[in-house]
Amino acid sequence: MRTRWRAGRPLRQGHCKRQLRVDSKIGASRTARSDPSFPRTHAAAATGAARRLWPHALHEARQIMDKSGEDQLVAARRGKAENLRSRGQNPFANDVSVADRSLLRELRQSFAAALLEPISELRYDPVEVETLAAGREFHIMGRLIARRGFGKASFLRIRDMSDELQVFAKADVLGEAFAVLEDIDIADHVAARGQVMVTKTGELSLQATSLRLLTKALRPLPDKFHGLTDVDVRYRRRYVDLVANPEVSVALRSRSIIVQGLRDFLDTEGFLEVETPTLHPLVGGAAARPFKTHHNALDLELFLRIAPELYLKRLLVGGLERVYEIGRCYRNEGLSTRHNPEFTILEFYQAYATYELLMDQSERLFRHVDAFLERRLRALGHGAYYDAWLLERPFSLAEPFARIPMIIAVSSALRRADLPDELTARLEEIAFRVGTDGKRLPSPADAEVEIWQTLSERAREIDWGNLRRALTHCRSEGERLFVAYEYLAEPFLALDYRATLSDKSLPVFITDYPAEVSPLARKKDADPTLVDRFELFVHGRELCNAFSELNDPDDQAARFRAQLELKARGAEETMDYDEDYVLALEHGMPPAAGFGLGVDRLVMALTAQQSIRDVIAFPLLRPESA
RNA sequence: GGGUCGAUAGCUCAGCCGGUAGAGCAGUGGAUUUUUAAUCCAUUGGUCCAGGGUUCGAAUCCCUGUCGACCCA
Repeated sequence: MRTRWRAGRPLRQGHCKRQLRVDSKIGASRTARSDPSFPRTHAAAATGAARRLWPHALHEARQIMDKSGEDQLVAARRGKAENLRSRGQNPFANDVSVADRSLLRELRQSFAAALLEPISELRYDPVEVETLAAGREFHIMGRLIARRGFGKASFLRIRDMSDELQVFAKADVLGEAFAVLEDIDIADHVAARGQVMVTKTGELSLQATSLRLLTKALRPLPDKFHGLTDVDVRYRRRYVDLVANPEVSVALRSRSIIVQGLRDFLDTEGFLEVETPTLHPLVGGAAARPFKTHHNALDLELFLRIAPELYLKRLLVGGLERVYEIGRCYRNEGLSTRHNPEFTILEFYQAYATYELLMDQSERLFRHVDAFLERRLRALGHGAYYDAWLLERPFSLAEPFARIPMIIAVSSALRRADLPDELTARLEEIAFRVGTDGKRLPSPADAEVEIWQTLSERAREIDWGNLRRALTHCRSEGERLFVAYEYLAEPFLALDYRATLSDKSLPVFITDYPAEVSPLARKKDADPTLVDRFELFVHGRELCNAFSELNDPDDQAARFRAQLELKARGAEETMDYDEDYVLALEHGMPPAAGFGLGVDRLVMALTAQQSIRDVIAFPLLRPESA
């Protein structure tokens, strides 16, 4: 048939065929536009004539021309919806009562006693099920996700929020109602009543005594076996992704559970959940570029918050000794598998605590949330997902986390790379020399760095070029230490700190950050060039940032001034001077420690998802061009 | 921002040296009252991402753009 078209049959034949199809059930299926034997000029001429003579013929011509493959599928479903209407049934009904509805998981659980080994195969003992089912009618609702027609019988797979179940529809049981199957498609929402039975192959099924379409889906679902794999379409049409890829909904459900787990932990520890502004008149609380917005009535430039920190600490001043907030923050940065411009942060602040205490607390928090997740997923019947994720996780929470001061992390990383210890003392020399024209100049360190690069496999993997470039911009010892840590130690944390009980990496607290890169943290009593701070890295990824809070208003004012100097020198990710915050500190903030956690990244880690987009329902995407 | 790869039917994918488009699933018609990605027969469905160029001829080669993935920054 196709080859005949391709061979360029005479137009007349094509027209006849087309004419016939207009009256067929689906309507015109071959389009002028897609028909190679139907030149555009003919279509245009036909349309032009129709416009002048018969407006309704124009409409028809448009209909024929507009039927692409997708339109055909939609048209077929619309046709079925019309069939239902003509029989007095609403294809978008809402007169549904859930009073006697059974969630599929509950239904399945009430027959759990009839499960045969191995349980994973979900085969049931028919005699047991018959006993358990005696006289009980069930009412279920959900989306039809698969069907296998079998003449005067049909196997329907129904999914609701909790589980899936097979519905066995037989003509001799349903009687006339069996005919509704003709107008029901995969993807429709349906309700079914009937008794629970077991099919020949041992599958628990609802033998339908009534079957009703609740909502007609006008568009089909993706391939039943391959699902939807196009990453772009998955994120853009998340509603389809969620139906086609069940693990997506488990990941999003896990996100909700993890957030609940965080709240559960903090509530138990006596924290008060608060909400602070997301519209900020100043940029503060973190080093990041903000989104700008504008308030009309006040004619005020505002920033979407990059962190809630400074507001939460004002509450400490006000006497709320333990507060936390879980909320959205916005940072004007690029997109990657680890970054979404809006993300969820947990911050908590605790009076009369130190960052050391927070390390213990962090470990407890992680284990609490993980156990919470496991418990809730198992209760929901998703234990297999948890087990798979646990295996996939490259890290282990089972052992005490490593605690390494930054300077030690750097020197031990040097040792592991067979690099000389003196390297840390010579960071300033290693930095690129730059001439007045901004171009790189040769430096006596070049030859030496070249030798260092060859000292070991590990030394080769270090990004020397960017290390040296970053060092060039450093203005202090502290910044240099931080850069050295970022390039020499941080990329290798997962490699260097390993669990002893398993072949996994160990989470690492890196402690004692340089004061210059920590404008809100308290200086160490023993060494004022460092601060009482840690970041927690789980398999090399930064998940937490915490410190003993700086509550000396004069020191804080000095740190803000330093930020202004940085900004004046061209730095983009700096904080504004927050006068009111200093004023708050002047009223006395109790000694305290504060903690921040990237919730999205925590969800990624616990659910073994590779991309932050997999744990965000609607990640930011570049708009599709028209 | 740079590099590599990708975009073909509603979905998943083939398409070689340039000769004008294919499969499976879904859909439609038919057979089938215990299927498990059911099976069997028939069949519909295409702006080959967009625009430009080379060519007698482009899904295919070249350029530009759009969107995405991965790696680097």
